[in-house]
Amino acid sequence: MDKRYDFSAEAERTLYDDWEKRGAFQCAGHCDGKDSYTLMMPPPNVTGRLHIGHALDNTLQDILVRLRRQQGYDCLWLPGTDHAGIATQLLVSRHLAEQGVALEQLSREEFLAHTWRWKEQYGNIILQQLRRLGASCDWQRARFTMDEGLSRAVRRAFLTLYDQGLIYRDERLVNWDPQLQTAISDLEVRQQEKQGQLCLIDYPLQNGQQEGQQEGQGARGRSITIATMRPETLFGDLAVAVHPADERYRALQGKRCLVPLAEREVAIIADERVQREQGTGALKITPAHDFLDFEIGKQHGLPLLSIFDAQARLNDEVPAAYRGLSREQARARVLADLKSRGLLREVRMETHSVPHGERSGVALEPRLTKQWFMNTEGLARGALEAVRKGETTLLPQTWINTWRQWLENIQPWCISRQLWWGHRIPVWYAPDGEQIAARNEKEAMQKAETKFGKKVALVQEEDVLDTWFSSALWPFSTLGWGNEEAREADEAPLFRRYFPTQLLVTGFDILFFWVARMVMMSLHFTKRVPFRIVYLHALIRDTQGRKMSKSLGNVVDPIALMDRYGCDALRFTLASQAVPGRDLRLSEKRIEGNRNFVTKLWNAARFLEMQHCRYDENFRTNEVEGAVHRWMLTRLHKLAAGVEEDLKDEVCLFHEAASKLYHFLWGVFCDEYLEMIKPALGGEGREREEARVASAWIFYGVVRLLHPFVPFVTERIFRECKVFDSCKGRLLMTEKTLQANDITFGDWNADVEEVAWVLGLMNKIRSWRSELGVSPQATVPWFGEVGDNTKRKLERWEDVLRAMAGVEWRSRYAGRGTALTFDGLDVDTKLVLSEEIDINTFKAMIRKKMQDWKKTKQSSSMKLDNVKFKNNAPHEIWKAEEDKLTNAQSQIDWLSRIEEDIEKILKES
RNA sequence: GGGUGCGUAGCUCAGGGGUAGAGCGUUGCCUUCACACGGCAGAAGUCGUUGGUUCAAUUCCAACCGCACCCACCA
Repeated sequence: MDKRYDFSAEAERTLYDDWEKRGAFQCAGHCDGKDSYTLMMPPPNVTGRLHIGHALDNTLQDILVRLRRQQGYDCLWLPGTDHAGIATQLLVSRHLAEQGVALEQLSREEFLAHTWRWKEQYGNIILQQLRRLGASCDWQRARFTMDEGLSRAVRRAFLTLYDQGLIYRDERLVNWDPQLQTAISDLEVRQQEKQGQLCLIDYPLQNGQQEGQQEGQGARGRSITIATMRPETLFGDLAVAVHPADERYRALQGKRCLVPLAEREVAIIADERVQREQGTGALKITPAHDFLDFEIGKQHGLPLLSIFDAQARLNDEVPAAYRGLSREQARARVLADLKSRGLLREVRMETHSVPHGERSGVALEPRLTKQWFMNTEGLARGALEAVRKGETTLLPQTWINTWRQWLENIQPWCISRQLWWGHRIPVWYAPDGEQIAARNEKEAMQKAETKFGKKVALVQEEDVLDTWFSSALWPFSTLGWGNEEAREADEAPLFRRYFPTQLLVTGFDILFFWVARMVMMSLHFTKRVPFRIVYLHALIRDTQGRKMSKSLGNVVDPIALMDRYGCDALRFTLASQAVPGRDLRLSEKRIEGNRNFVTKLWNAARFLEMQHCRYDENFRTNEVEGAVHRWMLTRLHKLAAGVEEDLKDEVCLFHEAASKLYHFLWGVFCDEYLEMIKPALGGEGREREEARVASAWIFYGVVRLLHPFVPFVTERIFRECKVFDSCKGRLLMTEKTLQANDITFGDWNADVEEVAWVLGLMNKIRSWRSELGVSPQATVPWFGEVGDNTKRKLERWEDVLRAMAGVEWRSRYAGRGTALTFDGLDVDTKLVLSEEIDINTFKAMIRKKMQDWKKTKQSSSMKLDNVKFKNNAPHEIWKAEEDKLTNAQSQIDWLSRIEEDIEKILKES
């Protein structure tokens, strides 16, 4: 083995290629006697580059899927990419613009051809990056949401929902992105806090009415004052509304006022949705440009008047002077004109939240357009029920509230987008506007012919579907559902074998966008939940706890981190930080620490190799004789059981498993076990043989348990370390994992306790040596009167104690030096310390310890004297407290004996 | 307005009704033949505040103070 572990990209790549070449990632594809286990990778955008969130997501999935394979499941981890309508179209447009091609010059077909070419060329970068991360997905099954098969599934789903009346076309207000010039769904809206001008504007009353002079704020003299943050929309005003019970405006209800600049006379209507305390209590109603106004207008039979074009510029419905102005320009002009007419009562700055497009970042405009909607109410009920009944479990379970809240208040989903890149809506229009939904043009023609009794010209809908529509089908569309036009979907062999999936791992930020919709669609089309468990991991923040964003420039590049520390270090860090329900801050220091952990593992392997430890599959744990090995096997048993439990689908405590493994390998295996067997390894005979073979067997177990977390270094060790020579040609990743019941026991309690005793004794001695400043090189003689039992134990551990604590047991001692009573545990002995020790420092130290123990003794006896404690506390607790007191007393006694020794020494000198 | 989570060592964070834990940092000692990306030993915490439940609260409950986040609304 190399002295230093090489975690370079090239070295890791060699291992990865070998796994892939040997088909270790592939599922069987059919029933092979094993249980199946399916994970669907949340498909990253084709435009994507691996960011740290992907790294977390896929590391966790990879850990699980590697472990399940080692546990003997036939695993399918299906990767793929999402066509990402808006993102991709934007990117390709920009790409084309750089080459001097304007979007307007291209036909739809030409643009799509460009985009497909772009996708072939650049769309797979993220998949390469996932390989770097060690993701062991089945690349042969990789899918893209616009693959032919998936597109068929999309059409099938659409047509079914259309026939069921759940998808329909409607003219309503939608969130319109004036830059992208498409509708977007409610979920793609981001509220942004902005400073804005709240404008109080007088709308003059008509017909010389004089009422409403009561309150100064509201109606004053010959006008009614409305408040608005959007004065430029007044051209679309078709009413003014007040609350029916509002005393200030009671007399004005049913009267009319004039919308200034627009010079339109409108009614003052009463509606309970008007809030009296907001603004002036009088609300201008612009039905085509505000969601609340739309509702109020509908109820009062007001017409709809759109005053903006697709780019949110004022259109021909407004007076000529304002036409073509942007929202911002119009606002300034309107305010100036109102002011000059004396109708602008007041302008004050206020913060309010303004809806912005998630992608474009520009302020959105509610806009009246014809769009396609999906009624999700009934489907949402199913999704609610599935989670309530536990068919699907959300982890951490706290998400159930959020889940319920959203699904109970679900709104129709706007599924059409005015884009080119995506699944074109499979609906054709006849000349009279009649809709014909069909799988393809040919079928549409036939349907039309049947319907109209003759051939008619058809035009396909221009819009495409929201990207999330196809993502919502991902768990089953990827498995062949809907692919075979003529036959039942359930006959698709992959679907039958691998659906439903076991687990979905994703970030909580797409709980509604994606997870909820997958559950809804899956229940609707397959009558089954798409996954049993949804593990929602947290967000990764920077070291200051801020969200990572391009604008802040605090985005961490996982590839760079892997270059610096190796993939395993990054993976282990992510896993050990993955605490459910809590955001994690990524610190490079921690990655560095885990790089060290990887190195430690490598060095442990080197050590075993040098000591001629060799794995032998004929080794039987229950035949082991050495106490250290028995103790170690007991610990290993506990570790295997613990890790298995932590990584159950319904548990998913990655951080717990990682921490157990970390401390086992470093703190127990290296620091305690290897140190303790060093004397045996350096010796000879049966003991040495057992140490060689037992340690190798144990190490093999540890390496397998670690593999899902740190696949590269473990595979490399398995392949290169001579310890595993007997496994030549095999892959660690396909070895069966170590399970707790692989370790069979004898009655080892006495040995286990004895090793714990030795370790405790050693720690005590080391601690005293260090505090007293005894040179680490000095071997301290140690002698005394002990019982036979203790004597046997001390003799048995003589070598270990010498090596690890630097003490040498003598049954008699007559040499020089200061002899001190040492009975930290149950060993009543004298420890000979060198003369250089400063006796006064020592004395002070003893006094301090004495005080601490006295304090403990006091608090313990107080507790024990409490009758209520005795009556109510469980017996074990009571007993433990009593032991604590006894121990404190014996420590005190011991320290007093040392004090006596010290006094004697001081007297002698 | 509705909801969720978080205040634990200098920093980043685990934990959880009965001796307070880790990593990093820090102090002392050790370049001993796996590893200085190391070893050994140590220092360091009123577990946000105040009440309540309990024999026992850092842990459970309530209120409060701070800090995030999600949904809705915003004239």
